[in-house]
Amino acid sequence: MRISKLLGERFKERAFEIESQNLMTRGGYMKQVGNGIYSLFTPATRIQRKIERIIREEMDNIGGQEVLFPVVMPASLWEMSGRYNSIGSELCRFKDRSGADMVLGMTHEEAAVHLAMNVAGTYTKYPFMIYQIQTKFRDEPRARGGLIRVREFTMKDAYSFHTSQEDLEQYYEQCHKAYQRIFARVGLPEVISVLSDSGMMGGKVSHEFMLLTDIGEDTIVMCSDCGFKSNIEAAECIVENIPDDELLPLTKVETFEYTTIEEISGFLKVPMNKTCKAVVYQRNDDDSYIIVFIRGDVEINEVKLRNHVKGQVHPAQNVEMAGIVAGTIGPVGLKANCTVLFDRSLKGGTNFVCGANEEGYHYTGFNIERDYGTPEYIDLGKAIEGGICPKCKNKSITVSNGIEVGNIFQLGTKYTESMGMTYDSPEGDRVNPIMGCYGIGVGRLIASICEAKHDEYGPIWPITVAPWQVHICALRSDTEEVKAAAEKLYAELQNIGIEVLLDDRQVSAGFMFSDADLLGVPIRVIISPKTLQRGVFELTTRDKSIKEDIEANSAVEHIDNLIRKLVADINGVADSIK
RNA sequence: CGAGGUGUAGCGCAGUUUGGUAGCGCGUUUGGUUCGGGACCAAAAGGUCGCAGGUUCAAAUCCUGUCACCUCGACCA
Repeated sequence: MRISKLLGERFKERAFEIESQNLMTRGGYMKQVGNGIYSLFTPATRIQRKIERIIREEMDNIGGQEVLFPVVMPASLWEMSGRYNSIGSELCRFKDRSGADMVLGMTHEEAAVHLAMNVAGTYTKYPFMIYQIQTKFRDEPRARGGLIRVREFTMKDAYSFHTSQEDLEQYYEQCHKAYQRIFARVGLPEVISVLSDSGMMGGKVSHEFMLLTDIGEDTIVMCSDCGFKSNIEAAECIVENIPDDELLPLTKVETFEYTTIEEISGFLKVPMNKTCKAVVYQRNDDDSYIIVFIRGDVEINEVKLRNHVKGQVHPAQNVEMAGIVAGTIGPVGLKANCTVLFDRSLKGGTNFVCGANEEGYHYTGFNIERDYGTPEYIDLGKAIEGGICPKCKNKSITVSNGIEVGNIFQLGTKYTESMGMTYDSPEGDRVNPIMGCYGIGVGRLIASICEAKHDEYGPIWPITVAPWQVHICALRSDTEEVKAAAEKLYAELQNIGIEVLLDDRQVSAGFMFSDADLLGVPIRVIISPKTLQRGVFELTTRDKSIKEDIEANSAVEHIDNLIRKLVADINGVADSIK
């Protein structure tokens, strides 16, 4: 490819907060079409194609069969699984010309079961895995961050079908390893897998693959002692309460206009972990109220709350209507008609400060068993920094941010049962197959690589995914010698299958180098009147680890060897995965 | 869905308060000089001012409606 013909404008100005979005916009990789909807230019599609190729190889390697599901599906298919009604407005619904309800695919469990159900009716077909790489549309309420969180995106999704839980678990492990290999091969061996909540997908065991970075929208809990890792949504919250020797009497104190835990804690000079706060939610279906009492320094994990009350909830709007005094809610003397839950973070604690259900007053010396009774303690909190690890029980929990680039689920029979998919077992019974499903966000992975591998000038694409392998900068290509040498090298490299980008424009050196930095090609060859005088080309790598002169007449061989070495370095990491 | 903001040339913006010839920078085109980290000189092209309606002799500017995008929140495999 010649840059003089390459579409996509590169420019200097910073445009966004998130660096991958910034660099990929500045580098002419993509162009926004609408909110959370992008077109990709050639540099991006070339990266995407390479990532897809790696994914295909690894999926095929664990027995996958590539298929293709439709983007548009009739609503009736989604009614079979019950998700047409259970999923909110992120599922894009519309009518076709005959008035039939249709949906845009946001995930393809229904399509996978539909595809397999009439062609896998006997146990001899099992196990099998089908996968596709295709466009998904999720009408996210708020897209942001360039390709990290979009509404339309390319995803690899795979679905496996099994005749026993043991077989699913064994395949799940294989897929886990294939995922690690994929991330290593695209240059992100640092991606980790964490336990996750399975949410709307159903099923029990699931993992998410996370790239740890401050801009990540997911929160990850890790144990620095035993290696326990989990999405905070799925992590048990265990905190320590050291009881005081003496139980203080329950005493009402005036707290004036102070209502938040920070204010009360500061005013009464009590640490946050000696306070009991109330958080009010409402159920989405009937607007009934739920009050959760939780230790002041612990946040509510809404995923756990939803799971506990078996329904959608949202933070309460008009608390006064329920007979609650906002800001001074406490368990003692609470006269509200609503569900009251106690988080486990309060268990074993003594002498808490809590609201007195009266404007301007709180209690000190609140002891739950003595002053309220013994509630059922439920785990509804978010794990906190320094909390207790659910696995090794040490106080070594750390909290970080991460981008979810992939996930794997043990689905069970949720879809095969609801959609009536069965196979004949050796005993002649009709049985629902057990499913697993496995996703990777391809576009998000591109942005994640950029996020993890860049400097102040642009992306540093790993050679396995780089849009081109070699970038030739022909400085002063108005001189015949430079032009001839650059064209010769360009042709010779392409003749042996190397992907080359040739900057054949007559622009200043600085302009060329800046564009080259933004395009992030791993190997750069500079040809100029100066280098030609010495019979050499200058070779540098985008990561700045190599800067050397190479003999012009052996340049092709030299470059070919370097590419092989760079590829081998990355694949070596993937091959070392056990 | 809630709060705030912005729509004017390919990109970034001024002009709107107080209605009266459509502006600036970058980029683009042409010619020339330069040229190893975003060069310089000269000339030129390029806009139904988001859209619809209204007020007015006259609307980018005032009024009404509407759409899109951005930020924060809610939400989210």
